[in-house]
Amino acid sequence: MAQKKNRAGGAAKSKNGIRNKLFDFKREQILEVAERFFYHRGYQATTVDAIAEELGVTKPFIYYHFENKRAILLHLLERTMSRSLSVFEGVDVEKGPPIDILKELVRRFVLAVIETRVSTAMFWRDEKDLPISDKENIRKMKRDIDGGLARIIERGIESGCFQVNDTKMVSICIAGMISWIYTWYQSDGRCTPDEIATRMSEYVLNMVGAH
Amino acid sequence: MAQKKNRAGGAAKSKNGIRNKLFDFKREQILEVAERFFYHRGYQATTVDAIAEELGVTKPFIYYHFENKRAILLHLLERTMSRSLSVFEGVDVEKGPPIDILKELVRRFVLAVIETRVSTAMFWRDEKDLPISDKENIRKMKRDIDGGLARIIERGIESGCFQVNDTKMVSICIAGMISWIYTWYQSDGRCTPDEIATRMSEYVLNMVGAH
DNA sequence: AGAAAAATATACTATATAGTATAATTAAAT
DNA sequence: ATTTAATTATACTATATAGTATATTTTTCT
Repeated sequence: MAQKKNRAGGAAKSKNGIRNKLFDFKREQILEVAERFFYHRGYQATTVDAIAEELGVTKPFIYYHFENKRAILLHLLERTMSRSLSVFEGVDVEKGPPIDILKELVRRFVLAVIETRVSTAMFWRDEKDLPISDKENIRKMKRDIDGGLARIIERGIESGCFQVNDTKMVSICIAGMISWIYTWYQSDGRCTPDEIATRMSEYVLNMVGAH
Repeated sequence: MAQKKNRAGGAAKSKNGIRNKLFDFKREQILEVAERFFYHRGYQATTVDAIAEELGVTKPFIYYHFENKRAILLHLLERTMSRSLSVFEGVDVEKGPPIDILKELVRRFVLAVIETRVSTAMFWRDEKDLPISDKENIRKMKRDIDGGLARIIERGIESGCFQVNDTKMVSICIAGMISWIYTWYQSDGRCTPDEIATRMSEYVLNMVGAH
């Protein structure tokens, strides 16, 4: 009946606190190295052996902590997903002055993209290596963001403070311009994340003809 | 002395017109299939055997026409590169009314991205599989485009018809929003390339505070 | 301390696939 | 027609690497 020989599947359960914390810690270490390697070399080009070597362990160590290579990628991307989804947390696009809401959404979105840029890059590059369900999940999230932007822009138009054609397209443009950050942002660059967020908010308000 | 056994390197030379045309035609056929496959499955995941099978030939047929797998990718991307560089052809950013020039540049850039979206997607995904020199080439092209946009926007600010902070960042944002098209454009979508170009021109002019 | 369980390593398998040596075929040239 | 060169296929090599069976070490529990 093919007993499981590793703990890869099981996340830390209630008892054995120290053990499980150690286990989780090791998983984190693996994820940290994997993220670096996947980002710089790409998923396919990163061998499990290379990750193990960087950690000073051997391959079965990895397979004891993760079911397989793909599971590592999945964990990384799921983390990002939930972070990005948090952009709308506590913001109600149906209420409040459209200008302020849009400004706040852009701001949060920019900061989220910068925070998760490594995973974002991995997603757009290594999407093909994901199971369909996960691809769908992530794409749905993108649509949610586009939709949220579109809704607030519509409200702005109705209330007369925005003036722009084709809310759907303008939303996609805004989302694109922000997502694009992952291709050029560098932590040692000219601007801080906060400055970038501020600038982009201005640009977006210009774009929708805010006044 | 390891004689070359295939014609992979040599493009069609002067004489033997029919032969060379046939040779080039077959190369085109290979490129066409490779582009489809690289785009849908990714470069790494596409096997040379699969390309051969789709064409109803065998692997050595491919290797007779191309040095190796990477050379196929290179050919596809080089084509795109030169197409994208043509965006600035016949447009002098130093002369003429900034509004018209910017509108025209955005328009051309949008159409170029749509035309070359397949290769563009491949580039951002399979960049890692390119030799450094080619990566540099393509990135230089991107910088040229950003630079051209920045220049015309600066002129617009000087002459008082644009009003916006940080020309460099606004240029990158514009380029990003346009480049992003490759992630969502579908030939059977709601808008024609021309409509998209028109809309985006408006958005960009709004963004830089044109009046 | 000694037994049992958990964690890690050694050494292997299995497979996929880029690339090639060589043979067979087709077309061109004399 | 026969020879030569160009083209394509058959059948192979070489290698990389995901994943695993098994042994060894370390930790935990009594």
